[in-house]
Amino acid sequence: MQGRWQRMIVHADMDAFYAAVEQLDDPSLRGKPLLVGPRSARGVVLTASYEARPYGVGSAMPMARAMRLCPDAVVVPPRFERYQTVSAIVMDVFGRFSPSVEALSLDEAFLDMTGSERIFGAPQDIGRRLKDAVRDATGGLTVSVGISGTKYVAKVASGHAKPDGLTIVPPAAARGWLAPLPLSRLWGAGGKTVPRLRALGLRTIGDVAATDPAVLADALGNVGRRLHELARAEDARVVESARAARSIGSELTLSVDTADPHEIARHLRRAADQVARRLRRSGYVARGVRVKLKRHDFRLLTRQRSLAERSDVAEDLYRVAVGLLPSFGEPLPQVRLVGIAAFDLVPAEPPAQQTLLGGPSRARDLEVAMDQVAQRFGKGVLSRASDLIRDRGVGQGVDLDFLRERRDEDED
DNA sequence: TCTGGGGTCCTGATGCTT
DNA sequence: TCTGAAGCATCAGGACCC
Repeated sequence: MQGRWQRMIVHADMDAFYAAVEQLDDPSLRGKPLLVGPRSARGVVLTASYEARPYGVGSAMPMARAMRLCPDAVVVPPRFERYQTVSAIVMDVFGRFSPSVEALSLDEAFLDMTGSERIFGAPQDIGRRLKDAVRDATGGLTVSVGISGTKYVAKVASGHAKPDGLTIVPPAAARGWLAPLPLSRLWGAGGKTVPRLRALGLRTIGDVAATDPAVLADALGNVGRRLHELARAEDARVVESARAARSIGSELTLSVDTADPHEIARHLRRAADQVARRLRRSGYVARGVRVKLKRHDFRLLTRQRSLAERSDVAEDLYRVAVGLLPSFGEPLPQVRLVGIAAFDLVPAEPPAQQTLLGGPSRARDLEVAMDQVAQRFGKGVLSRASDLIRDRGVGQGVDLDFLRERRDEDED
């Protein structure tokens, strides 16, 4: 029997989450190869169901290629709001097991379960109870669970026996357990770093652990030192339950490349609308705006600027963003992607206080009104509403009946 | 085969302040 | 007043993750 663990970290990772939710909601999809992702020509697979994976299909693969490999696959466009709803249920379950839950994305989280053996039993029991609770709460979704003494080992463990796995790695055994695993399982080593490790003659995580850290640092800088620690199962990072957002962004890959400044500005406008709405919804204001353009040859270009005043107003974000365009060169390069990110986020003042401090801008009033219109009439109408308000000039107000008609057109 | 959208973190260059 | 160094902030880009 293993002694009490100094730290017990659980990593829970939902299996093929988006695809599993689709199969849960639509029984006719169960047992079939399923790809969740946009049907657009330039789209990639977000999630492939386990039925599709034997065909060699996986996440981030271009949709066109996935369809060639698995022609019988059903393609379903993503429904992020639904995934968010299910994610909230799952995170709620995690919260019943530990007050310290760190969500990494919609479908995975760390739980600090240190000292909870008395309540929930041995690690094996904790894992089983967690899996059962998720299955019961969601109506049948499975989660893979890894349990160890550090975040990194717990994470590798959860991926070790997917789907529906449960892998326990006692801290004392962690380094030996990691040793035979391939370099690709090192968290933080990807398509650039793994080949550089190989060039040093390394093949496994154990090889990295046995290498002089000075050699790794020489080749990879700080990354090398960090990978050396991870390979030795040394990872002091704690589970952080309340992590503040650092940036909020929106970007879109265009169906056709363009260098037309008006076209690019139009996409910046759409992205600014989106980002501002999400800032308001999450209660942040931004102090800076970054514009991102991806050239036709995939080179990524970014330009950023601080805002004169912190803001969650699309007008403000857009004005700064469009002002940055000339710094990308004149004429603009042919681009395939346009995006905006708001950064340096700080919590917004409560609205009442903002009014006292000098009043919210007229543009903000309108944007908030548009949020409400969207809530009342559904999403499709929002872009129409933005256009309409702009056509008429800011301050003309919103004609709800007219918007209703426009929405009906939208839905046809 | 032809590469998404949402992020985080890190690094090197540069410019400002003391 | 000029100069250089140190420290810090900002910016652009790269790598990575899901």
